[in-house]
Amino acid sequence: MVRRGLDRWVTGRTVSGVDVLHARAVRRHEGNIGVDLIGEEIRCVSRRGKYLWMPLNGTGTALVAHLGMSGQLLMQPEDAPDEAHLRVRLRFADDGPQLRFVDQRTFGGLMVTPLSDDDAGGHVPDIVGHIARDPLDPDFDEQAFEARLRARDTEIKRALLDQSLVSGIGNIYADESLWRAGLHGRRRTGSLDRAGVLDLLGHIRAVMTEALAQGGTSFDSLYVNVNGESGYFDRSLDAYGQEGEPCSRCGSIIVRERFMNRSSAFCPRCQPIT
DNA sequence: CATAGATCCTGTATGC
DNA sequence: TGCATACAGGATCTAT
Repeated sequence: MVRRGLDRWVTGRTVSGVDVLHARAVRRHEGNIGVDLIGEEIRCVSRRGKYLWMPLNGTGTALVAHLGMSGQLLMQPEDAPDEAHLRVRLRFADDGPQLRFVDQRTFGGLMVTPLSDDDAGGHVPDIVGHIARDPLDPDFDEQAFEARLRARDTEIKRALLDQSLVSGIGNIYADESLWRAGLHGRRRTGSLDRAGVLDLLGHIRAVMTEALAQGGTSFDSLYVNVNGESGYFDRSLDAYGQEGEPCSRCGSIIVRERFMNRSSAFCPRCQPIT
């Protein structure tokens, strides 16, 4: 949705100025990002996982944006006041609306990197090459996912959060999907059979689809709060953030534990560890 | 190479 | 009231 909204606004426009208001908002970038952007025309807008990128006409490079958890790309008129956490501003030669990268926590950032061929014959930025497709992507390879997941020797939740295996699943979606599947996040990947993985994948897709349908992160919504909360999370959470509450399936009290430096919520009865 | 754990960052919530 | 601390999390970085 962010991608589509942006596509409509920036494709075909030529960058004429770049203001970097926060140095850390430009990542993995040598030199001045403005040098790489000014004078270049944006050809389109693409996406994979939480990365968005805009190929620059004829350069073999792209402007890449990672939104982190609080990042936003906004189109704003020239005279709109700076946002509190405005990090980078792109001006265009037509003096039309500016593209603004706004990010409270600066977990996200912008960069310009070369484009390389990917497995499907498309072009992706070098730093996006290792990011797997998300389960709703038409090119998502279900068989490969199932095989790679089961081949790993680690915990299921850790695998779900690994972007090189599958993208689009954050801590919240992971907890919700695992609850629905009746799997504990610390279950070993190797203990799942093929059907178990496909069942889990079905729940992941359902959670993502429902979240999207209820708003997700829309280009038009000015603000998604720092917990990533939107209407979806207020109504439909069964595990995440529900510690101390009864499980909506069996009534047992939802438990929370630390995992990978973040919290994991699960039902001790519905999601046995073995 | 694969896996595990630490780390980045700042607004908000909680405790004393 | 005010200060200190904990917490939130996507992805990378470092260590094993």
